[in-house]
Amino acid sequence: MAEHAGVSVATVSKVLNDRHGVSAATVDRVRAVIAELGYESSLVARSLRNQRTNVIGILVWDIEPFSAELLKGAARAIRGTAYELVVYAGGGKGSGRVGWERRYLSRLSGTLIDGAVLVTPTVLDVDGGAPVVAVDPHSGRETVPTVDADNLQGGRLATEHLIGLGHRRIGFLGRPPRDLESGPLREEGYRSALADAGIPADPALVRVADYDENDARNTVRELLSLPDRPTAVFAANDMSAIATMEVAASMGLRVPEDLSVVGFDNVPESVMSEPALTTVEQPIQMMGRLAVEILLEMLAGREPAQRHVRLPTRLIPRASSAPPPGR
Amino acid sequence: MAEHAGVSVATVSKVLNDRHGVSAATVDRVRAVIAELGYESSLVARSLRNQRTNVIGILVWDIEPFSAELLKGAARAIRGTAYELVVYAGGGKGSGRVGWERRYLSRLSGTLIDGAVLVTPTVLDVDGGAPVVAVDPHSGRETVPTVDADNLQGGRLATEHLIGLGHRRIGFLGRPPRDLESGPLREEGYRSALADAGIPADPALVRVADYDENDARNTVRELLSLPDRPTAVFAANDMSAIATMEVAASMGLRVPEDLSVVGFDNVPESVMSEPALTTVEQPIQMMGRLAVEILLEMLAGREPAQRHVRLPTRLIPRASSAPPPGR
DNA sequence: CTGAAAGCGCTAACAG
DNA sequence: CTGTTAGCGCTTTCAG
Repeated sequence: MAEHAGVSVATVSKVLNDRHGVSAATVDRVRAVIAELGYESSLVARSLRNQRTNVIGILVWDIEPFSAELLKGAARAIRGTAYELVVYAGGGKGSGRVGWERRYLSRLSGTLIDGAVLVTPTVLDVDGGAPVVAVDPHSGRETVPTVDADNLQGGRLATEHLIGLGHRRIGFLGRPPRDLESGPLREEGYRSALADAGIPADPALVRVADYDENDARNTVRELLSLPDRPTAVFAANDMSAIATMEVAASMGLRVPEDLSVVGFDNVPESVMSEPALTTVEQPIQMMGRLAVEILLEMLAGREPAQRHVRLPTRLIPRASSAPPPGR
Repeated sequence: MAEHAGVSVATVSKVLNDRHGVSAATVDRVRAVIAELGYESSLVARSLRNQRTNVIGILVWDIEPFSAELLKGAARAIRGTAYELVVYAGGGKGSGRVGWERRYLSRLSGTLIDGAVLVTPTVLDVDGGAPVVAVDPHSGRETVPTVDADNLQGGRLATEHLIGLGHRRIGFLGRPPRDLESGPLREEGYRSALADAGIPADPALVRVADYDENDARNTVRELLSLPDRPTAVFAANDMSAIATMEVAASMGLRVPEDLSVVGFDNVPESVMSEPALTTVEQPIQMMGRLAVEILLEMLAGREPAQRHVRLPTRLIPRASSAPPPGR
């Protein structure tokens, strides 16, 4: 910012921050120059000096469909507030992935951001001064406020839907338990719904595949090749769900006449590739929105109403589920 | 960063930046402390001191479906590079909307980011030192490299599709011309396709509505209430398209038996609300990806292969378009 | 009412 | 090999 207005930096700073003690004439002159040059003070330098920046950080490992969806909700929550949004996607340039949230936070907090939303963090023992909210944390809830989807209820929802249609042999496709907390919870929902309906769980119908297209397809093929194959499948993540639809088609099984399928979306885009798929949907945007709202509460020095929000999922019935053959 | 390791800040800095002139023992000790604390140097302080930050900024007015989609493409382009991504959504806290890109740039460039992608900027006379690429600029291309969708070709595509099905009375729903450059271009595509097919353009069939749900619906109702009403409508933005589907249904018109509809998506989500809609689709992710790739070229000191990229749109045929009644 | 000077966390140049 | 020092752009005392 050159001294186009013929005053000192200090004076400009005062004008920018609406400090009193500057003559009206000077204010006008400086304002004019500012407007003309489209100038704004460097966020970086300012935040190095000041405590507050009025900027909220959303820290993500990467921007993919899930986090992008979440960002929309976060942006909505911030509209009408005095805060600005900075999304930081480090993409793991530094060391490995584990503990990324702590490194990113260390990189941004104290300066640049007043608080942060951590999206799908691996660990939660963050302590750095700034307020933090975690969305969909891998490991359980700790002291940090969290927002997540009710995966247990979601698993139950999918399974009850199929049971309600008359299915009794219902397959389950999950992920290896190490991955996230959400996988086992969906399976537990499946099991508890079966139990409630008095249907014994058949271990042969419960399968696990890695997050890999081929692996998912092979697993589905095995499941559907069983002598007493299931009449319905609850595919508890989008990759499994898509694989199920494809493999069923390739095996000449009609959906839903021969096989009903219910998916569980991590990603809203799944609808585009499989518009017919009945799915359990997570309120991803709402998760982002709530996370920011909680963070704003904390920044305002208030205790948030809830420290751990668990949002219900919703079942969207589409063409891929119907009563079993012979009903 | 406390001096847990019992050395000076300078030494830590050297270790962090892999500078030579530090004993192996010291390096190890410092590294251990860094790893333990999950420390990373403050992006802010570092970027204030250094010229390069290895961070690319994506400057958006707000995060909504269009920009969120674009971010996915940008994130993909950045994977595997040494750059990190910062998305800045100012949301217009400062002054009004016009010229926001210049203010944001002034706020971030020079410090924090090495270069920026401006998403849907209003003006382009940005000059600030850092390299900049504009995506979908409102006003025409200037010196700044740009990436946009070929709205002219898209408008033609939609219209040719309907003509090919046998329609001759094709309505057009657009926006007031002031808004963006893209609106008039879609209309021009519509007109030129009609002209090429030797169909005279009927001014009564060309309507304009603001970006407002009610206004859009009223306009559609007028159009469909015409004595000699169109057998097809090209709704050149998502709001018009959705309004057309709804109003047609409310008027007892079956789509596509009585009326064919083709939309033009600004937003991939439209599919979810109207899965049956035939649409012209913009390659939004690709736009984000290319913008970042061009920026990376510039940052590497190379002249990008193309300074103005215009990507073709694609027609996705769905159930809402069919030959006109009586064919 | 205005300007000069210190210091935010960091890195580069230099001295020890 | 290590520590000390200056200064990045800004805001905030504190003198003029």
